[in-house]
Amino acid sequence: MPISAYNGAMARAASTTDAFNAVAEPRRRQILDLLSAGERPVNDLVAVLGLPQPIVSKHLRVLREVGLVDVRDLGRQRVYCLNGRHLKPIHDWVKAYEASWSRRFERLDGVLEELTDQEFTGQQEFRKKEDRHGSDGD
Amino acid sequence: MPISAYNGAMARAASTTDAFNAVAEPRRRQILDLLSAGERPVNDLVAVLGLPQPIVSKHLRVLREVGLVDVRDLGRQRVYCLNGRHLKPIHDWVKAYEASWSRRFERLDGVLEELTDQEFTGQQEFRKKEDRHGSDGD
DNA sequence: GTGACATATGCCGATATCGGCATATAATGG
DNA sequence: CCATTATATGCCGATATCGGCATATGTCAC
Repeated sequence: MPISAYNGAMARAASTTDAFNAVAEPRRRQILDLLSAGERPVNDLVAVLGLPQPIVSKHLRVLREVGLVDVRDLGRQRVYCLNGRHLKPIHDWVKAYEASWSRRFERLDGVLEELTDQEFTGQQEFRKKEDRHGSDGD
Repeated sequence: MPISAYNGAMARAASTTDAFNAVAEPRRRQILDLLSAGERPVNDLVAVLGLPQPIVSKHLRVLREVGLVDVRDLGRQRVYCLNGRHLKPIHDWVKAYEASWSRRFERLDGVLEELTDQEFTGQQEFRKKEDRHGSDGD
């Protein structure tokens, strides 16, 4: 029995419940980008984005539920502003992979996709399962 | 006419076509995490993750289509390895928001969510739409 | 209060996602 | 060749997502 035992009951994992998902939607990112320049009322976003207002409101709702934006009532307007706090986990996660694109993998950039195991492991010819990942340690 | 003119034809934006989406799935992140320690054949991932093999293969497929992993044939095994290149756009995107959680918003950390516009703009009392985002320029 | 403005919501349909399962494909070993 | 191992795929059903539209809610102006 492996590690996590696999709870095979839910038809789907998470959804729009975390920052990762919220940000997976391009429009939502666009909204955040706009808000990063400063707070804006919905109408402003609607105008700039060129989307129907309900759509924008819905995206804002998702962003809000995830905590990526805060709202403030201003008369009959609702002013949204960025709250980058929940963006940090994402940053922390990707940052751990920084090494994989900066240097060291650089030269493999397109090469890895081209070369076959033939070319790559030409002399070794290992097909016994024992070798499969004998040297994980990078 | 605003900026993007809004193409109101598609029922959905992107999907599993970009790194943002691929990474929005927790299991997929988990797989990448495992692969960041070194390449692994599918079976290994299956064992560690405790998920049914088809599920893992499907997630790997998504990751592959987005370019986040590369595959190598090794006898009857398929060895997957991380390819962090397509993670960089994500990193670049979030990094731009770094300031929003590091300092300056730090002290507002939980406060912002608590205080209402009343408390916050107590003395100003602006409700005319002209002020709504007068000082965007941060 | 009535009406205009600003925004949020609800319902709908199309589509996409994800897991489950069976099965296809491919390579290996006897 | 056949069985086994390793992995990929296809189909299914449940559910979630997203846009479109109408409409509810709330606020301000008159």
